[in-house]
Amino acid sequence: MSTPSESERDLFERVYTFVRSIPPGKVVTYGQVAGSIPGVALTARQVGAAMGYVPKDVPWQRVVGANGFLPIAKRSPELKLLQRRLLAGEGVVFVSEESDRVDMARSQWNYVADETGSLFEDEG
DNA sequence: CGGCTGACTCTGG
DNA sequence: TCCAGAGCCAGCC
Repeated sequence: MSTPSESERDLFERVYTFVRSIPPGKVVTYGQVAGSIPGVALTARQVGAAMGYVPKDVPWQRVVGANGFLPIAKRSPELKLLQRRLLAGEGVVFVSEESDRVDMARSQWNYVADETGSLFEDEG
């Protein structure tokens, strides 16, 4: 497994497009991404698969697990550390120095999408 | 068609 | 709070 299959690429691109729209300092969950691709029914697992082949210009660190934990931690402690560092660098707050959970109440991206798939931040 | 595999999520102990 | 188990579903042998 080193490259996404032909059938996956289209779907993955949609996921990447959405992820690129997440503002710095904010995060979304896999399930949130899955439910935010217009016209396509995705599962959180598929989003995870897409993240496995994420291009360099996609802020993958802004996608976290439900509850703010970092699913990559189970597979790669190194990547977990990198993700934590990247997020901290853009101001994302963690529950504690010892914890690897993002403070979702403070950093989760709240948004609304229109029919065209365009996203708008919903800060109140 | 059957079995395996997840950068997931939820529930229960 | 942490850990296991089960459900999930598309994609790939």
